[in-house]
This record gives sequence, structure tokens and C-alpha cells, in this order.
Amino acid sequence: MIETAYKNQLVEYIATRTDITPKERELIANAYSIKTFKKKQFLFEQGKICDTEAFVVAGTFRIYYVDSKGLEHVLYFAFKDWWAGDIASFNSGEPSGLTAQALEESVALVIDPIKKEELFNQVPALERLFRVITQKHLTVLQKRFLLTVSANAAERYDELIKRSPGIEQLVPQHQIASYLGILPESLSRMKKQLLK
Amino acid sequence: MIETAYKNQLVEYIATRTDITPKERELIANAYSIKTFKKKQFLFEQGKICDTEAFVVAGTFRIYYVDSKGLEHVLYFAFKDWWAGDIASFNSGEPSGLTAQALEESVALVIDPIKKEELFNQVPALERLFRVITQKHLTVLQKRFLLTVSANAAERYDELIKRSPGIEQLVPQHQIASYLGILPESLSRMKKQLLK
DNA sequence: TAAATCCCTTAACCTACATCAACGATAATT
DNA sequence: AATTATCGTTGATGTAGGTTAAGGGATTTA
Repeated sequence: MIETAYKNQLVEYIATRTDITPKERELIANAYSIKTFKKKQFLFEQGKICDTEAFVVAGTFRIYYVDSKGLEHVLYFAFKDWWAGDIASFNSGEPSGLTAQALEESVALVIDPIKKEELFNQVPALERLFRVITQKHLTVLQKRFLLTVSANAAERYDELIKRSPGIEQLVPQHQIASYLGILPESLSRMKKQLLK
Repeated sequence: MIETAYKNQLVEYIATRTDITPKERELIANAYSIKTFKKKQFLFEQGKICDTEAFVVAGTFRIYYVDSKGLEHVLYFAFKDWWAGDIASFNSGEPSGLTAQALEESVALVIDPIKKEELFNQVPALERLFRVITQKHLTVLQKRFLLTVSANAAERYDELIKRSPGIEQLVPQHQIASYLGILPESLSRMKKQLLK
């Protein structure tokens, strides 16, 4: 049954990062639910409470912020085996500042804050694992921020392509422009320039 | 004795955020060491291993990144009761990507990764507290990043002044410019403009 | 299969901020 | 007290990327 294959994917992800018993594997698998998403469907939405933390098992999501002028800014893409959520909203119960949208048919394992709390109590090793994951996310975001303020769009583009080769096959170019912090027109122009 | 006053400041910081026993208070106080810094002295330096995580008890530090062109970019200021460190280097043992420098005479409580690990084992509640603190830091950085890509320098300046009133008395203006991601000349010009 | 979106490109023009250079006022160092 | 850094300001000029507008191909949807 495909369902257990999806849950296994998460359990394996965790098992390769921390020691867990067979009993704990089962507790983890049971705490999460499977959700499928059509293209353009939302995992969570800016302005609404985000009581969802998701582990992407198939497909791709874009996580973005809509500013006061209505412009969208991609914070990150969540591919297979990535996490997607709005930590601030998930933990505080305040409205989310981010939206997550499926870029294609996608599948995610989701959990709410209460279930996650229970799971931490049942499987204490997860407390540490999630601290480490959060630290990793912080590190990645810090690098991204510093690159954004210190390098121009062409340098950021190079870095993205180097770090995520093949991303141009997975994500439309105007979304990549948004991730880079420039307009689609500028990316198009830039790529023409780079061909010399 | 002033030393215990400094340690008490950290213990109180922790005690207001999680329940700890008198015995645990002592364990925490003993795990950290007091270090004083002269103006311009470094807490940790880019390119060197950062085995230091610090709790600022007095004074101010600037934490910044030096890019490939030699330009400095302030990531954040660490005031009294703030944490300063390079998570990536502290946890991995790799060279730090950041420098922390005292902007004035300052005092910090410092700990290294091994002592911190020991402390987590002795005071398990800290494991959760530090997960929450890291989440908070991630949330703050995320907001800062999104503001940087969605708002212009004047809007970012307004936001900073609103969030940290009095910062202009604590930090020289060219450091504020660096934090905002612009040059001192641009900030100076901008402030003149805003006076209408 | 037609109609409607979505997506990419190109071009002309514009603007926020960088760059370069010079100057005076403090503050730190000798 | 003299010297040297440090800090903020102002002006002239340059540029990366934004803005606006338009057209064409590809993909969805009806």
C-alpha cells in the first residue's frame, strides 16, 4: 500500500538522523497524516492560522510572502524530503505570514502542534532532532540573507544553480526570479547577458 | 561580588522562560565563564573556529559578515540579555562565517560546545528552551529577510527605529547603515530627506 | 479546437542607491 | 597639545535592476 511507503519515507528520514526503536517508528508514522495536493493548491495561507507542519514526500511547494504592495517573494522551495511550515504561526497560533502552494501534484505528511507536542513526549529523541533541524534552517537562511545583501543578482543566480542543479527543470523561471529577489524581466535580460 | 551578579542575570533569564530547580541554577551558573571585552575586541572572528556561544550581560556587540570584496555587513547587534554566536561553526566545528566585535566595553558569559552538551544532559529542560530560542531567532531572521527584499531603505529604517527605539544612541550611524544594507552616505542623505 | 491563461522575451525609460571625492567636526591616541 | 582616526555630511556622476508596454509561444480549460 502506497500510504505506508510515504510514511516510511519520513521514518527513514528520521532514522538516518537519530536512533529510534521499532515502537517509536510506529508512533511517528501514526502521528502524521497524508495529504495530497493538486497543482496550485495551498498547504497553508498567509493571514490564516498555520497549524500545519509538513514533510514533503512527493512534488514541490513554493513558500512565499506577499508584501503590502501585493508583490510575491519566494522564501524557499520545498522539494521531496524537505520540511515546509511557518514556525512562527505553528508555535504561537498567530496568523501565518507565509503561503505555501503546490507547484505540481504533490504529497505531504502533515502534523499539527498538539500532535507534535504529544510526539515529542512519546519520542524524546525528536526534541533534539528538531532542534538540530531548526538550527540547520537558521544557518541556511543566514547564508541566504548575507548573500542577498552582499552579492548582485547574477552572483546569486550562479550560487543557486550551483547549489540546486536541475532547479530550472523543476520550477518556472519567474519563480526563480522571485526567489532571487528580482523581476522575471530582469532575470531574462541577465541570462542573455551571461551568454557571452 | 559582581561576578555572581552577572551569572545571576543569565540564570534569571532562563528561570523566566523555563522551570529550573536551585540545583540546576547552580549547574548553569558553573557551566558559563565570564569574559570582559574592551571596545573593538573580538568575541569570535570570521575564518576561525567559533567554539563560543555568548550571553551578553553588559555592553553591545556587532555581528557581521565580510564579503569577498572586503565589505562588512551587519547581521545583527547583540545588546544586554541577547545571545551572540555562529550556530553553524559552534555546532560543526567549521570556521566561522561571522565576526562579533564589542562596540564598547562589554561583558559576556561564554560556553563552548562540549560544556553546553554536558549542561543539556544535566539540565534537560534547556534542550527545549534552546530549541525555542533558535526558533525565535529563525523567525526574526525570516522577517528581516523578507523586509529586506520587499521594502526600500527608508521603510527598513522606519521599521528598525520602531522596533529598537534608542538604537541611534547606542550604535554609530554607519553601523546602522550597514545593518540596513546601504552605505553611510545613503543613510545620511535619506535622513535629510525624511525631515520634510 | 477555440479561448483563455500562463510564461518568456525584448526594448525604452526611470529610480534607488552605489561610487568617488572632498570637507569639517569629534574623539582617541601620542 | 598635537596628531591621527573616526564619523557624518554633501555633491556629482554611474548603474543594477525596476517599470511599463508589447508580442509570441506553450499549456490549460471550456
